[in-house]
Amino acid sequence: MSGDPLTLVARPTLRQVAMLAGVSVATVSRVLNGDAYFSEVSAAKVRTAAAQLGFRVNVLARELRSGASSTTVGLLIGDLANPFWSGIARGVERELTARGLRLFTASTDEDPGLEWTLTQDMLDRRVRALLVVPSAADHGYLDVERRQGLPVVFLDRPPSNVLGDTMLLDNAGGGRAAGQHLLNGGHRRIAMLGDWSRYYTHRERSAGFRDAMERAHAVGWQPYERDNARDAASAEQQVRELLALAEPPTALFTLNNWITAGALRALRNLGAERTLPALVGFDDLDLGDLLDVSVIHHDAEEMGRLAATTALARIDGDVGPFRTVVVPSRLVVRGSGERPPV
Amino acid sequence: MSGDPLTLVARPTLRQVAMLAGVSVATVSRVLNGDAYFSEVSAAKVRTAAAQLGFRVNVLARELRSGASSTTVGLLIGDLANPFWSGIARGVERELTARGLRLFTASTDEDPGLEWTLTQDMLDRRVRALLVVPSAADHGYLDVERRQGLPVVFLDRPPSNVLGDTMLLDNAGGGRAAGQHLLNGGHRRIAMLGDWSRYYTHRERSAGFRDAMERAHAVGWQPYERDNARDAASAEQQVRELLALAEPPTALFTLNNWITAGALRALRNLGAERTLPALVGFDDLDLGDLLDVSVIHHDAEEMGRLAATTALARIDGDVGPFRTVVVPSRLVVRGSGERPPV
DNA sequence: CTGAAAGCGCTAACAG
DNA sequence: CTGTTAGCGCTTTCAG
Repeated sequence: MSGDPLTLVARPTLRQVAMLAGVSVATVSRVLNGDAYFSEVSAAKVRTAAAQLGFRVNVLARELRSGASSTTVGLLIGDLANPFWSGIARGVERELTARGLRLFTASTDEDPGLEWTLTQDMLDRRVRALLVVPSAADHGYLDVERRQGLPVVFLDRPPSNVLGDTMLLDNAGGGRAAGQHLLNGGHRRIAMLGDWSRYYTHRERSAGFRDAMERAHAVGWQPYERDNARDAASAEQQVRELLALAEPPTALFTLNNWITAGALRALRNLGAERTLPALVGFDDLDLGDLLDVSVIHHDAEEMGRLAATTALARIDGDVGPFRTVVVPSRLVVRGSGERPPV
Repeated sequence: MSGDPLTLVARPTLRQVAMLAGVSVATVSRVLNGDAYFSEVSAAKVRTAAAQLGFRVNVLARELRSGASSTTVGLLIGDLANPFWSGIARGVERELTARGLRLFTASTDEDPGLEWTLTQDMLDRRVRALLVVPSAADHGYLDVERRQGLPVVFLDRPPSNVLGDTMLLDNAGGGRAAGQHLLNGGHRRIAMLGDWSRYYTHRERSAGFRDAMERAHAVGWQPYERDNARDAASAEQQVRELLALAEPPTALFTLNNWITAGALRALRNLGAERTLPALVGFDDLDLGDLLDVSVIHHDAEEMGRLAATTALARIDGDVGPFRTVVVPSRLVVRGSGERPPV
């Protein structure tokens, strides 16, 4: 065990290793990087000296010299603590680590101003690629960077005012599947709860749902649309209000995981008193199986992996047209979505 | 909207800005950093030129020149996709961003070898501080770095063979609280499920639990100890076996969130057939309130914040003795832990 | 195979 | 107030 926090010692440099080994810095560099020719004799001397001094290269210096950019990648997501986004981060990380690239993660809180600031900071650090879940209204400023060779990949939502590689979920397909499933179950008074005025994903999901209704010539669901569920608490309140109607909906489609959570909270208090409405939620929940909640499931980590793969391809020189990859979503039946209408 | 992915243009440098503005690089640097004296005349010229070229400093070059280390911090956790660890990451990030420091995140998968590799990589990148959830058996190698001025903070578990700032949960206290609560509920045949052979946290939690039993002179719980629940599936299996005993336990204490999840899965299938055993789990669950599960709750994000704060204090020159901070844990009553013995 | 030397882009004395 | 000049630590020609 060791004690005192402080006995500052300067970090050894290549030059010091060279002196101790009695060779030039060039030789040290060659031996340590193993890329050029060198004799085993000097190699031994260098390795001994390096070990003795506890030498570690300074990657900053290396990357500066090598011109170009670094071996880091920046990821901007809404909030690292949200499982959807941390799933993305994990997927990205998996691909990157395998390639020796390191990941900067930053949460934007969905704030365009913060997103811009953080982006600039990453650019100043010369990230080798940038992965962004866009919140800003305009991403034109990234165009300059791309023109300078920076691969940019957008996740979860398409960017505004720019074209670029984009990884999306199958939002519309999921919404359609949810709508069809509830219709098949015999429901007509189906309430859809979301915040689709703001988000691309919600707009797509609700469009898919509406499409399912229209294809089936379903009527009766329109009065139950609610588009102001901005968090779990407000979603809970909205569901309460819906169920208090003279003719309440017999089914609910909630557009994301926190809205689903709010709806579940509203329903649990009704329990034995009355028949529960059916419920299908977009996004899976952490212990969804234990909650018997039917959902439109998708794989955030896979989306992260795809984004990273795409960025790597661009780094490797892929100059093909921009890709838009859609990650599939699918209905997972667990009970809540299969309750019959009253 | 813009199209073609590629029209490579080199990034402008300070020198180019200087030439365009008709001043020296020193002046450009001074203006852009706003730290030294300069005239408004040259400032205007510089700013115009910089804007025109779309100049952005190269932080790598800046930090190399300024000697010392960078403005990045490294965080090593088990798995970014696990809510406990991503919570820590989020807390760390919150403190750091406020100070203009950027965060490298990396998942070790609890693999000591990978932890070592990733650590070395971060050191080579000259992180300004290192935050680690240790998995390795020996962290002596970090001592060298600390001697060179690197603040290192350990989270969740104490390191081996070194002393250092350490942020821990109140594991023993939580285990004790869980034990007492179940005893107070009248239980005697209490099963404890964990993996405490491997992990510090589990050892502490079980020690706290045992302490509660001993203080109360409780007997009858010992036969129900199980220490091999390495994941949700094996925990589920263990609970099944326990409940199949001639004299099954009337209560369960599960030592972490996945073990709790496994236990819940085992219990749900018993439902109406028989009386359910009481259950208290260490770690909160994402929608714990909806699952009616009583838990020992704690705040991972707070632990991350504390770790970051400590690292920042060290960066700012705090040379006081190493700190060990214990983040409180508390019992949250939600129903599962209050079921009476059969 | 090896050394000398020229920078990567920037900051920080040091003279004006 | 401003320009000149040394490097930060490393890689990479270019000659030996």
